[in-house]
Amino acid sequence: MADEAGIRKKRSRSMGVSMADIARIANVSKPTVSRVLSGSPLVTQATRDHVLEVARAHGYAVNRNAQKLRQTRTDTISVVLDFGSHRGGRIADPFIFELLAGVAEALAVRKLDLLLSPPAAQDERAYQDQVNARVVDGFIFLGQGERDPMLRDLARLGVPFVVWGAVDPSEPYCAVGSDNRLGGRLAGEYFLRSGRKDWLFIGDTNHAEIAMRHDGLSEAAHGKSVSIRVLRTGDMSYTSTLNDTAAYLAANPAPDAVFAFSDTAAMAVIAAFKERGLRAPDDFALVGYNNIPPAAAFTPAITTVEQETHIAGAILVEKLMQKIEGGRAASTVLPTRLIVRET
Amino acid sequence: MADEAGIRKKRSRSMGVSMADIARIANVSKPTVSRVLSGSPLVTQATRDHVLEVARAHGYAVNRNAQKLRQTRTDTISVVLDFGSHRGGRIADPFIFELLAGVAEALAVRKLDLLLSPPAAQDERAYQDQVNARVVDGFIFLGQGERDPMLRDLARLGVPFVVWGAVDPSEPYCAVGSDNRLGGRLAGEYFLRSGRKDWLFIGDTNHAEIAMRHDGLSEAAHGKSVSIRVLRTGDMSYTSTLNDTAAYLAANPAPDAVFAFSDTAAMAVIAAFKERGLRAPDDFALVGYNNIPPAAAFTPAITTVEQETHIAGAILVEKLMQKIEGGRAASTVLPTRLIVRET
DNA sequence: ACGAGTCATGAAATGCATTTCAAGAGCAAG
DNA sequence: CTTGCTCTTGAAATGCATTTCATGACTCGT
Repeated sequence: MADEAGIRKKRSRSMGVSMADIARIANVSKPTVSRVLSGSPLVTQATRDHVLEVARAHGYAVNRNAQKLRQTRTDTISVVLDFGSHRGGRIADPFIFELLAGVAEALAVRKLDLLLSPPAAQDERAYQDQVNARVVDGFIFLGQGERDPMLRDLARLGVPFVVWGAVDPSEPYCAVGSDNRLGGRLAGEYFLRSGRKDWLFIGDTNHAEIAMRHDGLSEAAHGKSVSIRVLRTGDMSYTSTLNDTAAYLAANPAPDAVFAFSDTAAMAVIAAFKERGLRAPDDFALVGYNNIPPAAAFTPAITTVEQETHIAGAILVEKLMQKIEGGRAASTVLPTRLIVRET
Repeated sequence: MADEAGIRKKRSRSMGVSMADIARIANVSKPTVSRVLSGSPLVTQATRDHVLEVARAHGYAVNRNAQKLRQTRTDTISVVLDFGSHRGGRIADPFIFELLAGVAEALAVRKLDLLLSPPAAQDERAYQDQVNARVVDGFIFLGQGERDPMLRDLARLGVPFVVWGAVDPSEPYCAVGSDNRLGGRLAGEYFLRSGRKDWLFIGDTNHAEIAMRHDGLSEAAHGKSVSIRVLRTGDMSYTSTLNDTAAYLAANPAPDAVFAFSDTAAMAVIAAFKERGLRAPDDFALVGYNNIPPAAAFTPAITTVEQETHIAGAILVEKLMQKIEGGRAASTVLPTRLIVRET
């Protein structure tokens, strides 16, 4: 009773139990409580048990903000992912999701928190501020998108980050990704093998990754009598790709080969061509990207370029930690291969 | 020169610029800097400009940990999502991704940070600790999975949270979701209309949502001479569903109607049946769930139950904020309808 | 039994920003 | 020329945990 009243009075407005409270109740000092809770070996087993008991009984948990304020690390990583914002225009691609899952897993293993953030406008200062403000220790960008120049500036500011995307050795930052140029070349060679001459590249070449795939495709076409057209879609969503492709087919002659920026996009392509009575592989060859599970089950089964994403998360996190600890981290190109199926 | 040396000395080991530093350099007091940076109207325009100038010049950003320590709010929400952990067994379903995107967007609008967390073992205390430790203000669970009893306990502890999943008015917590029972019934009625008698329900009925769909399906079958079998898949991934369904078909007679727990699963079902030479809708009817974009483009186009996810994020966030502010929040059932396509 | 060395523990300083509360400046009304 | 009021600003207290540094207790070798 008196006890309860005392506590209520003590808590007054803040209503929180602090380390000082636990220390007082357990008849020890704050440092001792701190040591117990951080697993320091400098306390007697008896003291440890007693303090833990009291802490548990009062539902006490160390205030992480005070903790982070004192220590300098935040143990939090920001994962920057652009969902897009308009209905249907969202990037709900299983591929990116899997990438995110891999990163989440790798961070969890290291007991790091994952702050999922929309991209902060094209402003490197905004990211630097996040580090200065001790919100996060560093960033993982999933897809460099069109922010390549910004990333260069960000690297110059010394902000720790890594990127999933196009690997360009001339860039001053660490990137991990598949060999996009090779991916493009493999698609092109596949088209050549099946005698296609009129290729359509679907994807936004403002994105570094996509641009490299286009380069690879062109490389394969070099010296052959092949034409390459480009359809730049509005955004990376299934719906936009479907609409844009349908509109394109309504206004232009149909190509006999299509290289799409993702398997999801490839599905949209199949749907758009189907509307006009065109089917793969009879009327056109089609190569997607990423090798998401349903691509194999689709009718027709989609030929695609595989990226080794299952290890990407762990690699990204490892490199980022190197950066955060002040080291250097080299970019890495992951294995890339063509998986030939029906299209 | 002397200036630089001074700064370097001042920074000593911590290497950070603090509000005190800015105050000193700008010749004002800490409170004034604080007021400027928080947009308080109690400062002269001249002072404001000057302080902002100094802060910008020194790349200063308010230490968020100190800030959160002082204020009581964290302005951070934890989104709990189970990715699964084994390769291929990850939940990379576009549907959940879209749900996540919606939540992320809604949180961004309110300037709240999103902490993406794997589920903390079946332990309500772990979540309560997160709130006590001022890590987050509350939780959004994406899918209640099998943790229903835990959620009940968590609600009892007074921890603010909302759930995407099955809505059960008898539960003591706030849930938002589609009308799963109705979804199940609609599928059943669709099967009846097309004269199917031997139904297979695919999904893990330990999950509250899935269980309700099964109930709805049974409801439709009530009084009719129809049999319902259940295939419980290992996890919710495409790959597992494919394998489990294939194994099931190898050991059991094929049903003439299948109700799958997701469109992604439905795709796996189509693939598994195809291996045995069976096709929808000739050999069996098939209803999926979620109406993800590619479901319409699939061959055959998948009949499915639509959930109104595009508003789910905003609703979840709004209800959670009500809870955090100490109010009550009623569960909500979102519109649900059957979209009949080829299967 | 004494100086040396361990070991457990506590007092006080520290990290950084916000929030009363009070005081000084400036101005209008009487 | 006061009195009283509004505005702007600063000093000090506060929120909470970690980290030296110091102290007291106790063990060990001789």
